[in-house]
Amino acid sequence: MEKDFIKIYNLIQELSWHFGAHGINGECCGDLSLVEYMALKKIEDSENITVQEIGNALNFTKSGASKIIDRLENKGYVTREISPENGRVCFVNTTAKGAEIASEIVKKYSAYVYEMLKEQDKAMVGNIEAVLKILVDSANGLENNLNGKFTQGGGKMTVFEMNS
Amino acid sequence: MEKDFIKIYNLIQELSWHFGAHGINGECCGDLSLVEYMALKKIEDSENITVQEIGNALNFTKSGASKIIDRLENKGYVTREISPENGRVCFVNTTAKGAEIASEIVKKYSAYVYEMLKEQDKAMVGNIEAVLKILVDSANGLENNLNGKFTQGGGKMTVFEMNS
DNA sequence: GAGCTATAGTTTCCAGTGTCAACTATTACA
DNA sequence: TGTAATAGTTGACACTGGAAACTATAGCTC
Repeated sequence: MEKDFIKIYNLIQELSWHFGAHGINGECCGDLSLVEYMALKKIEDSENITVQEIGNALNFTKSGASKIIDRLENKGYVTREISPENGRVCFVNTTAKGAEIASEIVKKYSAYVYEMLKEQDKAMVGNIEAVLKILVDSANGLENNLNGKFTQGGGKMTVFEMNS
Repeated sequence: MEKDFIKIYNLIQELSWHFGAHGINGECCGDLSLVEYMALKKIEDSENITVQEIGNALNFTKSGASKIIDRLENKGYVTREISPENGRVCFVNTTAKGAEIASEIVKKYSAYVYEMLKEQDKAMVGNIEAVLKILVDSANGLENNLNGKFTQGGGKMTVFEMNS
């Protein structure tokens, strides 16, 4: 049983590398880095998201998030707008150009995924989607742990125990 | 059908972010960055791997690979050794310390994966593993395309076509 | 074997990136 | 009104990986 989880972890890590910043060959798409692209996606998904929230969602400090938004703004993909309710807060939203480039990147990589999986039958495609959903949901469920006792646990190696 | 692949892509991207350099909170484990860890894994998996081969495997230039190995060597996790057959070639191998830290990291994240999936029954765990294997294998199968016509295709957005 | 070319690796210079700490500006509250 | 808290920005800094130049070895041709 334990070995299964090691295998699963190694597979996830390899897949993640493939779709990560270096697996995609350093550049994500056009003039966007992977980090910028992920921020753009996040901004597109949530209306009037704040700088802080983007930082929290992507695991950046607020100053890091601010600079990522700087770059996206300079490229014309997002806008900053001071909240009418609270003058300290800054709403970030995508421009039409930003939404378009994001959708192009999604299209490009979806076509890549199609190429990966085109030999699978319809049932398996559904199964793959279901499995990924389980993985993503459960990873999001542990996010608090990951940022709390897990990663910042003072360098401790093993926090979770497998009692298999 | 097309929508399925978009969903699958988005799920993969989210999972990859979670297990990528920023999802794991900037630090991978102890004194290793994700890049260093992946290189260490690769070195451990293949005896007498060369600097160039590490670079190719992880999508780095040879100068980049050389520096990553520098860091691993300075930390005492790998050794360089000139090939007896060819004085230009440099064999890289893990030290006992390097192998140990790599295995500790694997253990740590496998426990994390266990925590993610502990509510799944045995059949589903097997299914998850099978699905990930399909994804990793098919991604590796397209690797040449990804580095060839796909990513370096001169900025073209869509190279693969979905004819669904 | 001298000389040219190819190959493996290293090093130098450089640009990009994210963090920390200090700062501005606004809000909340006593 | 004054103090603390909050959101965001900025500047200095360290780290990282790439491009190009460089060293050193190997292979090949004459």
